[in-house]
Amino acid sequence: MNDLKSAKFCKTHIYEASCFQLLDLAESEMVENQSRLLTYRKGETLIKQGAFASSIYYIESGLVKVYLEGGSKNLILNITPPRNLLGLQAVFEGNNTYPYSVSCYAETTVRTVDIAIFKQLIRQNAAFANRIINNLNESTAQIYGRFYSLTRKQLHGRLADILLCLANRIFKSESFDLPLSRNDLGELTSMSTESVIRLISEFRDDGLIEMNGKSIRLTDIPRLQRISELG
Amino acid sequence: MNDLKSAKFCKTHIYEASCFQLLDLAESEMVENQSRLLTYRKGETLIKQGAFASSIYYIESGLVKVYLEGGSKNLILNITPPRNLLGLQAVFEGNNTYPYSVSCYAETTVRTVDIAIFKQLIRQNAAFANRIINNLNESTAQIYGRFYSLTRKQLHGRLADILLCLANRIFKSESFDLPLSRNDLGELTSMSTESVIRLISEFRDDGLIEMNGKSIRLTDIPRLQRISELG
DNA sequence: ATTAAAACATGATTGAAATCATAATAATAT
DNA sequence: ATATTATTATGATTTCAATCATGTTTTAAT
Repeated sequence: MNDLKSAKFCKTHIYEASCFQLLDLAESEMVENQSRLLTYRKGETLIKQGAFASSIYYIESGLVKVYLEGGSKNLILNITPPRNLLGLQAVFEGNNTYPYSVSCYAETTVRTVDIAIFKQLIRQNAAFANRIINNLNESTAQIYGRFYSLTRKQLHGRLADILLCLANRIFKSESFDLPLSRNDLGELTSMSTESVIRLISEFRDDGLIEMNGKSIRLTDIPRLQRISELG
Repeated sequence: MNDLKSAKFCKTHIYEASCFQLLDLAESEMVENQSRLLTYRKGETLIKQGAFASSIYYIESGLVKVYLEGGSKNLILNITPPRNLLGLQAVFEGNNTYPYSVSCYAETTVRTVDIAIFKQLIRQNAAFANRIINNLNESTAQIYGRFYSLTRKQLHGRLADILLCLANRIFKSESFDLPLSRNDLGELTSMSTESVIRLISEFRDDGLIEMNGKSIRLTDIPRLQRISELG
């Protein structure tokens, strides 16, 4: 892992996940020494629910889904774009297993950090731990929103929610190329593929969105927001 | 707050929330000085979603529900028994509002701790922060389970889940006096009151539970677990 | 004790959305 | 270039569970 100590490494994203900026020199070096850069191909599994948690992941590029596995259908907890950490919820005394699975929608590069190191940093560096708490609470707040959307809204509201989420949180633009199939969108909104297709047509006919192929543009965000709020 | 410094206070529950044991003398005193003991009557609201977060709550006795408020219906995130902390998810840089509401099913006594003090402790005491991370991740894991139950299981599975949760997590006994109405159970399982009534009768007829008045006994836990797993 | 209001109960009806069935396109592999 | 598979599409049917309607019992209030 020589490249990690090179000048080049200093420019990589890992230091942009704000928590790493709070480490002193020795701590940074510890992280660097137990860090690996990995690339996963579309569809590959990064984290397997129930597996012993060995690493925290920092997404450098790509797009992943975090989901709960269960009997028949998965439940997607959220989609996570680059510059975010994965696996924090496994930082736990005792039972050190990942509480969810993570796989990627598109080729994804991550930097892994040894979870033992990570835990040590939390135990010895209060500022670092504080940042992790912030991070955890931010992602929890997001899950709450999704929990509400999926349990209390019906199809229209749920589709509006996911479209707004993709625009605001993931792609940070009202038009974007969707790397997701209708089937993926169905999984994401907890509805059948057929319902997604029907609703997207409806939204398009109503002038809420434009679509050609994989490219989407939200043309009436205020109305989408109203639909989201009405459920 | 003289009573807080008395010998009596030293025996109260606050030190039993393991994180407080990690404080040194000065820190403990800081907590004690900014702590209040409050009693809420059945149905009262302890924490209001969206309000500025002023305190962390430690439940000494009673039973509360933590829920998201929304347009029409609330979404219960979990029920929390005594010896747990409430409001941790509001420990956040910047936007310091509670992300959920909390009200109580029965008379509830809580000890409040000033949130500014709490944050300071997190920033200065890594062991304390570490414990908080544990606590957050534990409650997140629980929410995940509920999220899955409510979005992927149908009525039978959801009712089995909540009965098992009450027995295992809340009352720690297979028979207990339920302080919840059928309406409350409906809110908790995301189903209509009528469905709760119908299903409870069905479970009783099938020999899964016994009920007289408010007292419930789970008579066939293995089968309830199978129902929970099947959905 | 009597009334009012919750809570519990059961059957009938309705509704939202999944599933099923069947095609048409588009993408990928051979 | 052709076959195979995945994706998109649309209509018909079914299902689960909510809502509605109505009645009974229990609890709380005057």
